[in-house]
Amino acid sequence: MSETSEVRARFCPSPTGTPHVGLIRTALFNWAFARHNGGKLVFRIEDTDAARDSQESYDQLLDGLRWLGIDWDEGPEVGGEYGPYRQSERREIYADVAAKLLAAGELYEAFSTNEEVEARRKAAGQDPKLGYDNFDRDLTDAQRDAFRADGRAPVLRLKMPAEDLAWTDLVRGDISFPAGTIPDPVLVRNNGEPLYTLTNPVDDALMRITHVLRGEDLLPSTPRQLALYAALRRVGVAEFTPEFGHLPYVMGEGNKKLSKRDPSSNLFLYRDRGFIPEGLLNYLALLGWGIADDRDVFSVAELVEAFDVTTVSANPARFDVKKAEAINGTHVRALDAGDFVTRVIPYLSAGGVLPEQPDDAQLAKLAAIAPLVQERVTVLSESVDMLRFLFIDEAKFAPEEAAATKVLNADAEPVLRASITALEALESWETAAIEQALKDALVDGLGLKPRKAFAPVRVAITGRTVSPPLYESMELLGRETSLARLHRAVPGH
RNA sequence: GGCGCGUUCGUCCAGCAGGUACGGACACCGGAUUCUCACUCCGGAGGCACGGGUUCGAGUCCCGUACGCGCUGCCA
Repeated sequence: MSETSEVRARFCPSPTGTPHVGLIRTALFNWAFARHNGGKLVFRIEDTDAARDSQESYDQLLDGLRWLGIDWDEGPEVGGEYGPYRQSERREIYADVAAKLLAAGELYEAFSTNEEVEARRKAAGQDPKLGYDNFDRDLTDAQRDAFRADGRAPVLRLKMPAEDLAWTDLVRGDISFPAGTIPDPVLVRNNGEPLYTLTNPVDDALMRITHVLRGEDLLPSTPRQLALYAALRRVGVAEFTPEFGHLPYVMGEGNKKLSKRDPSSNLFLYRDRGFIPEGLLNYLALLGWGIADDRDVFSVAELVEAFDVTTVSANPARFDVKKAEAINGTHVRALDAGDFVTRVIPYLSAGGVLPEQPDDAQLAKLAAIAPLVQERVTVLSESVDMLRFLFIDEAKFAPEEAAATKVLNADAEPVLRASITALEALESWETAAIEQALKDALVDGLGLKPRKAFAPVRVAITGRTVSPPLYESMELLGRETSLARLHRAVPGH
């Protein structure tokens, strides 16, 4: 590419299955690369495999990207001058390009079946795993006619050059494949359908893509793409060959590439658990890249500012949920209080704690306690169990069984009775007054250690052994409800 | 089998042009704070896959081995 042309990166998934985190990491790096360089991100859908592609998957792709704020300059729903951006709508283009390449002698018709290739390999004493033997390159017209007369339809293969294919990978440096190690690839099926081997480079060329950043599984396909690009340039379809960068895998537990089937790879699992885009994006960026040697929490804006694909690591990264949660928690705590409330409401609704449209009283309570919850969760959905006690119908309230068994035993009775006595005498139902009254009654009065003293009260009030701070919780719950719960918790009642 | 990529604490990222004790983060362990949990703070344990070579000196360069992964499709 020339020095003056703008950067054009692309993200081109196949709509097969639910978007997974490795795919999103690739999208993120392409996006950050484009944004950092003031270029464009092209979003293209590679739906040439009708058997596996689905509209549902397509919708999920857009949904996931939009949720995360990864936007595109050209692609589905936004258009662009090089559209259409769904390969299923570009059939004529591929047919046209294939015809050009065939006419120019870059492609040739091949009739060999796999069985025939294998037989020839064996007959020559070669390993059949070597693949196609380029046999049909030299077919005569008469031979081709004979195959056709026999009812055979040819695939179209690309003539690979007899030279080493090398490039400087943006992530891995110089890479070279020896001449003759890559058989002529099929670009068009014998039913006329174009394959990925054709459509991907053709679209990249037509869409003027300057930088191809993709998963390392595609690295071995780069030589044949380089060869196709050279052919495309010779027939005037491509003006330049893009640069390539192969991103490391995102691995799951063990040593396996995170696959679409692995439930822990599902992007929406993280959304449902209450990862926020800031946190998930930050963590994903850490998979193969770092912003500085002593820092790993950063904003999307900082990512864009600093991103450099040549500093991406070449080795596979394992997805560590614990670290992802830690990073997410940091971003959750950094939210301003109102923003946190807005974001947590859908989770509380889904968890049955609040209606989808909370009323003013509920909103006020939530706003009051939200800061105390915000600093205690790593993912938003944790708020559900933490806040249930505050919004639940009183008739349905009951301490969790395990907590009750453990804490609301005979020893708890004097504690609860003393608490009730002290609290009933309170004039002002406020955090400070509640704290003072309980401390006087339990710590000074009964001589209990604080952590011992407050456990029964906590379980009686919140139903759990772990909760937001107790006095604040009681103030928000209200005097009447709080006292009622304490009464009910007294053993024998 | 062939080709390719990779290999620094359990995990992720630093350590980019070789030079005193390999740094940070998450996780883990211990402690401080504390009404629980969390946050915060302090401390700890833990690593250059192996073998050669180059060099006064190698995690850093070269070669080999091992291991892992990928590709080797009329999937993408």
